[in-house]
Amino acid sequence: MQQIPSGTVASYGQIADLAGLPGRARLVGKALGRAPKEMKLPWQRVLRSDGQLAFPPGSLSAQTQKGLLQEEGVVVLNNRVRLKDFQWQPGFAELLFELKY
DNA sequence: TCTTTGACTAAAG
DNA sequence: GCTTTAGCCAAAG
Repeated sequence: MQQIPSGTVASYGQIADLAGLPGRARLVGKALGRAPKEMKLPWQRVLRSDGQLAFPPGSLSAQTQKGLLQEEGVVVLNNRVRLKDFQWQPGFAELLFELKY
C-alpha cells in the first residue's frame, strides 16, 4: 500500500495482487479493519474496483475517507472517485522517478 | 460441521 | 451509468 502515491488510488484487488494473494480482495479489507492505527497506512487510497468508497455513503468512515482523499487532491463525488482520473497503476512510481531524473 | 457475513469483483443485461 | 448474479474466501457464530 505504501507504493500508492498521494493523489492516486488503488483497489482492494490490486493490493491483494501486490501481496501475492490474487482473488482475496475481501481479506485486504478485513486486514485493514484489524490494522492498528499506529501503522499509519494510507488506507484512504484503497477503494472498490469501481471507484466507490467501501463504506456506506454518509457514514462517519466514509466522510473521514473523503476528507483525507480531498486533502490529497482526489475528487470524491457521490461516494465515488473517477478511476479514469486517479487510479494508480503498477509502474507509476517508477515512471515518476524517471521523469524526475 | 454447517451457515452467515463482509472495507470485494467481474460479467451480463 | 445503473442493478443483478454468481463467485470469492477467511472469520465468526
